[in-house]
Amino acid sequence: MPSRTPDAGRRSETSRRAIYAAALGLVEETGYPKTTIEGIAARAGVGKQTIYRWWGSKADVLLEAFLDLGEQQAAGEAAPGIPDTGDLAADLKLVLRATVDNLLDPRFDGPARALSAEGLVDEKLGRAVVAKLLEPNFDLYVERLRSARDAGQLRPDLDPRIALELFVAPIAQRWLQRTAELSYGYTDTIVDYALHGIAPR
Amino acid sequence: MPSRTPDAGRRSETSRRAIYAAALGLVEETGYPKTTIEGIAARAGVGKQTIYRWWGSKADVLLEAFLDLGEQQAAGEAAPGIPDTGDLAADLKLVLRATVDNLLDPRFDGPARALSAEGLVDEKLGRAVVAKLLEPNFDLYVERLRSARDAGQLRPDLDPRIALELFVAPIAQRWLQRTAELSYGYTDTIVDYALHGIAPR
Amino acid sequence: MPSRTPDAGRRSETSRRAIYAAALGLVEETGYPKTTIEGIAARAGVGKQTIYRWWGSKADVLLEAFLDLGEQQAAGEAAPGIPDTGDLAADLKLVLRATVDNLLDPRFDGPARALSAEGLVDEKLGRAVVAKLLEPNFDLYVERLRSARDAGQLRPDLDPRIALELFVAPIAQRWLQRTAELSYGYTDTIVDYALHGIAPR
Amino acid sequence: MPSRTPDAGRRSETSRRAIYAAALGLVEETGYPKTTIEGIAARAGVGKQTIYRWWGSKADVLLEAFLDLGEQQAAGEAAPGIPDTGDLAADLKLVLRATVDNLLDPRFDGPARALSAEGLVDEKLGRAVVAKLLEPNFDLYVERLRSARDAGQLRPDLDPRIALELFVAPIAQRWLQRTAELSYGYTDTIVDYALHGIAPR
DNA sequence: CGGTAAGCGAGACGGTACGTCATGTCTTAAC
DNA sequence: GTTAAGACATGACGTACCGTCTCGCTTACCG
Repeated sequence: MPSRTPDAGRRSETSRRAIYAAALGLVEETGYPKTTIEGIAARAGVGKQTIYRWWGSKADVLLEAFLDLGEQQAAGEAAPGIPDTGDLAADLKLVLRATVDNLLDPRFDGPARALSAEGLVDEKLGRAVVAKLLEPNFDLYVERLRSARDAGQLRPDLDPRIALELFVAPIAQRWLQRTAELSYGYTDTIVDYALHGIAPR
Repeated sequence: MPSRTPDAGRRSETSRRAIYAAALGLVEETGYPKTTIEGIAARAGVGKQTIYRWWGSKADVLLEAFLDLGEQQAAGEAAPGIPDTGDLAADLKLVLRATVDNLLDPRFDGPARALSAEGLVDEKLGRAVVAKLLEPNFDLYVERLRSARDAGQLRPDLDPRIALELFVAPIAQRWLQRTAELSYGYTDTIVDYALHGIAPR
Repeated sequence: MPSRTPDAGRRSETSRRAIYAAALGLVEETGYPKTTIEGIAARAGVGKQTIYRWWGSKADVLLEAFLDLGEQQAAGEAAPGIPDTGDLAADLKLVLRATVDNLLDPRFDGPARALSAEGLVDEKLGRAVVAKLLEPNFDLYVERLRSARDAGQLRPDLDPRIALELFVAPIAQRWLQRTAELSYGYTDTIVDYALHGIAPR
Repeated sequence: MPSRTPDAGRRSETSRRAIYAAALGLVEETGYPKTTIEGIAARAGVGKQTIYRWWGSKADVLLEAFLDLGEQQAAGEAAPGIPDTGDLAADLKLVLRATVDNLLDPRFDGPARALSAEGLVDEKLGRAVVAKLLEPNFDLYVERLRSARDAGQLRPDLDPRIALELFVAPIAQRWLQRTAELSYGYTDTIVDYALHGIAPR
């Protein structure tokens, strides 16, 4: 009975961390397409089999490495929610400006872009990326919008899950597809348009 | 400047068309990652060198093939603009419903998704994809929105280039990243929210 | 010195033998120029890299395969020296007749001719061919001639290394360059001329 | 009626000479294997088809070019025969020393070696090389040896066609196969051994 | 506490595709 | 009608990675 699942208890923590570091480093330095499993293994000082034993693909490795990186950074930070000062417009503008800063940081841009790209074409990976990277953020927006709606600051019949896309999708598109420049002025305008509509009042 | 440029006058039209057909066929049947230049050449009955002579990469081939396909289809069709019945909301809902239909057509989805994915990671290709696939469409929205604005149906200070993203980006995100289902109800809602804002009136 | 040398201990004996067989078979069936490394790999059921890992060129492979073939055949045979019955002329005639038989055997002719040809033009290979195919045979002649000289049957000042060429080179030339037919009568004549000179006695 | 043979009358003399020069130059500079028909055409400023129209292979071109070179040099030189001073040994030593000089001249060595190599493996070419390069020389030896025999300086029953190989083949082998160094002392010894035999007198 | 089975680094293996090069055929325009 | 030019289908080149495998080794765990 050839067991298909390796024994996670015996797994080498050192190797795992080295693989994460190697994967992130290579993607940042040489780009995702030129990053190879052989290259990761070599840089991590690890046998190829150790990677194949624990991950299914190059993208899997990178996704985990990237998530780990996120946890690492999030460790010593403030509460993860969207601030609620009562002024929805101001809160959204603040958060979106921070998002822009994040998106333009090459440490984030490289892996996130690569994972997104791979996810477009590989459905399974795409769903994982969405579930682990996007959904948690979306949930924060939903929560904040729902609270604003309940405070009477938004249409009472509003669907927050849809509404959040008005803020998030335009920015994501400019970032991912490079359709135009990202700037604070731009994100502020988006908040304004989305909140009050583009029709005359 | 001893350019390596081949003589386009001598180019074989037959081969070019065969390569387009092979590329589109293979992407549809086996997916983009499994589509190889060798495979395209073989199916097109063409030497590999003929591909390398005229294109720089697999993605380049597919982009041209896809554009050619678009022109082919557009040949016998109506005017390409967004309708202008005077009712902006209705016009937008109509167009966006048609867009959804288009996005869900596997003949379109396969290549367009693959090109988008590659473009995320390959900046040069990405810019080409945006310029040739997205911009022309964006221009139509700009035109329609500007006309509505001039007719007093939109804020007089509106920036149409930004405004169009409220309609287009959410749909693009749902399609590309599979963040949620695309439906007519959804696009109608987007038009509603974007036109009149999510705040109470 | 980070040599690229692979680990010979891990080498696959099976593959090596399959490659030898494929190389010899293809050369015999299709000729050396039409024999390709890809073809050898395919027939041997082996990856190309396995050939490139261990050999530097098609000719290298064939040389080793041919040497291996020689060892295989020599395994169950008599002593490899030139017979010494005391009658030098007879001994030489016998050996040279056997050599002619060997040269005309297509199993030998194909590879040996190909290696010789490649060796003419590729100096490194040429030296290897001479060292591994010719020199060992030459040494046998040197030994036999020296013994005859010490027995007073040859000039006391004779240089055996030069003398052997009188027997060997004419035959080699007829075989390799096809300058004329090889026959027992011919080799007998060569022995006669070389031993006693072409001048009247 | 597609004529198979091109009209030699219209042939471009300029191109032919340019091709000869290019072929010889490339073989000398880069070696025969790296010399390509495309390379010859490019250096000669000639279309590939012009080469394919008049020659059957790279080796054919080189053979003709090399023969042409020989004729060029032979134009302003002395009678081509082997001298006949009455002293056969001296005459042969002289000629063989000159032969050695010739063989070691890189202008000769390059093409001659390449043609010989190709001829070993390509029988048709080999026969042409022998007929055009070797036979004419052999004939000179036959003539000289026959004259010496008729003058009583050689065995009356001697076969000159065989005898000449005692002089020529050893030198050819040392040159082509690099089995040992060529020197005047060596050729003198060969003449001595061949004339008087290696047995004691 | 000594035996054994797992994970591990290493890397050879059969494959597939890469991008390049040369082959020999063909077409075009210029002379 | 030959020529220079060069596009074309073909096919081998040598390289890079893929994912699988086998080798000793070290390192727990268990009997």
